Amino acid sequence: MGERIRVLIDGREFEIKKGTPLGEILKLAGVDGAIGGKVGNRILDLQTPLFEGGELKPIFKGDPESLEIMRHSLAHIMAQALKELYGTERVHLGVGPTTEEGFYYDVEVEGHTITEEDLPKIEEKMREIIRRDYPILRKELSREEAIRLFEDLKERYKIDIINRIPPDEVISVYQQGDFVDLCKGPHLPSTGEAGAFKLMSVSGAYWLGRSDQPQLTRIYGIAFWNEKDLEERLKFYEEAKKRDHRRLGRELEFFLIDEEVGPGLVIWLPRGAVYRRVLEDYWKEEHLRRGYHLVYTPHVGRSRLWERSGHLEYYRENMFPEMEMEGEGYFVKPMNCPFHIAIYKSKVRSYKELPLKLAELGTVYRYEMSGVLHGLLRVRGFTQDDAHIICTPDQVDDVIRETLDLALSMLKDFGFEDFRIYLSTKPEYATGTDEQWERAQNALRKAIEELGHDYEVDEGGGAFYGPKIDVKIKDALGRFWQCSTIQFDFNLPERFDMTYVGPDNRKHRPYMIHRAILGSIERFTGILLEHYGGLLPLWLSPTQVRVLPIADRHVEYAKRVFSELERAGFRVELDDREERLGAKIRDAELMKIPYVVVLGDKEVETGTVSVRGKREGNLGSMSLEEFIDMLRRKVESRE
RNA sequence: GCUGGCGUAGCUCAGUCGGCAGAGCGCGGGAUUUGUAAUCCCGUGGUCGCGGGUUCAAGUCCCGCCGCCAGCUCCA
Repeated sequence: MGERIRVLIDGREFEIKKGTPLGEILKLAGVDGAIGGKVGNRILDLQTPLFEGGELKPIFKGDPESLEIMRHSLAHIMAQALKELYGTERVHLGVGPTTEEGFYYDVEVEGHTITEEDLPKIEEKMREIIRRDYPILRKELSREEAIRLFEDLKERYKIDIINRIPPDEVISVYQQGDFVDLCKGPHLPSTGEAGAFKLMSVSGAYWLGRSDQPQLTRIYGIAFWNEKDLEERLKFYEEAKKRDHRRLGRELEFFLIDEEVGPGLVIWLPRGAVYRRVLEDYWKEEHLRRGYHLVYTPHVGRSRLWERSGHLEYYRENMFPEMEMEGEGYFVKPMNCPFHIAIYKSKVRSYKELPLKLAELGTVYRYEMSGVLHGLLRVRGFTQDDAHIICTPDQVDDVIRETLDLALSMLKDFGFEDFRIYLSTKPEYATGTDEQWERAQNALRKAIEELGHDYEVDEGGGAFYGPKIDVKIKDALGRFWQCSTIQFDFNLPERFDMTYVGPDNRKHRPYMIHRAILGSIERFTGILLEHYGGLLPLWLSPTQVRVLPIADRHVEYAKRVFSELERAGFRVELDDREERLGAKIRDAELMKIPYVVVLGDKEVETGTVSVRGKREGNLGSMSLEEFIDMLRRKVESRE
């Protein structure tokens, strides 16, 4: 009784009674209009009593943290709406947290499956509840009271939650009108304060995220303080939809996934194949420049190989099933490592030839559950831009620095500038010695730091066989995608008894690093297509220039321009159909061809070309040489 | 794999209450000789995802399967 705590607000210190609600504290401090406060990392609402001193940052409408409070209340408002629409007894609530842009609630409605058609009705009811402007009241209950309350309400999932709350934790409920929900907050002072929202989708979600538990219906919403922000978000979704690589892949004739061929299996169409060849040629050149050896390995390997590698023990559920031939089992490869190891082991290796860098665009097949397949981004057969680096312990630092540098420089060449780097360290169960882990983790950390990048550490997040660096890239819509991974492996060198002869003329165990830069050709292509909205940089574009004669009499000149461009090394097409110019231009635009040259009487007469860029619009007439120079510059700079 | 939704021409989609399968684009033929995002006319195109069932009659209703979509789960 009478215990006091010190609270710092806007640099001023207040001494107040322990357990005073945050709202009263702010009133005492003369802070007006706040809807909550932040203490440490916790966001609290006005009704929550404060038991610990420290800095208290008031949160006002419009602060980033304020959204969290509001979205949380909207989840309750949605739950209340569901109860009013479908009957309190029939609606059982799971959890209703906030998300990065809104909120969701997992619910079960007896005797009714909620579909997207129900959403407008639910939204309407939510607006009504907002208009009613119920005060949102916080109450603390004893465990027994809480269980009794939610038993009366037939909220079996809530009771499940209560039973999971640690004994020393306070159990609180929030009430608005006659709706009560178990919740630790924070919430708005009243429902009328809620902002603009929209219910987006309905899907299934397991209770507690466990597939042995019942599946509830998850209703997603997004919410912002005002209509403008909400509209912006909705526009983002439209933009993302327009950039969907599955749609672009079909429209631009890049790839095809055919039901009859098989789900998750990608067929590259001629235009996509041209792009892919350019990409792969670039990739190979970059690797050759850095001393990699390019290798090719088979698509299948004997069962005993996968036995030895440990894949059958640890990875089998992700592999296509075994096939048998002449009494011998084979598996389609889910990874390239064992083959690269076979190459390493094909002769006695001296320390003098290390680091040995073996690279391959290796196509692997993995069983992915049918529900997770998604265009090029999640497939069952894909080509990894894979490499294995085998080196001595004291080469580790250099090797990692060089590898990370290669990864970042290649990603930059594709137009990605913004990276997030993650370092994952030793997990609880791990193979390899402490010394190995130490050395490897240091090498990874040093490489990131020397290249001047920030990174996050995922403590204990490494695989059991070694620590790793993951690189995520940020696309044009601000989304992050994981591409590169640089991963130590202390397991396979042991399993395959890989050795090298050191200067001491004795055998030593090398370090092995597994790395991919783009991740996989398929996935990276999906990301690229979405990043550029299908309008790839000139150097990657399947067709770089399309030549458009206006009338028949210009075709001859057009053919000359066409072959000169081709001779200059560009990928060119000639559109000599009997079509109007407008139609030809439109078709080229739709195929997102970077440049068209229009050739009519004027151009034939003056020996010029009239250039129109997909990005730039009509650039007017220029000589063919000028045009070629321009193209060359852009290709070289990978613009 | 799980839950829900969807599946009609190469593509995008319409098809009411169970009653003769449609449009636009594309594709083929013809006319037109064209100046920076769609020229006109004619024609072609279907196992309505697949398999059962109900019915006088099924694109439409029911069941199973396949695929796709959203999410969950999974993701050495």
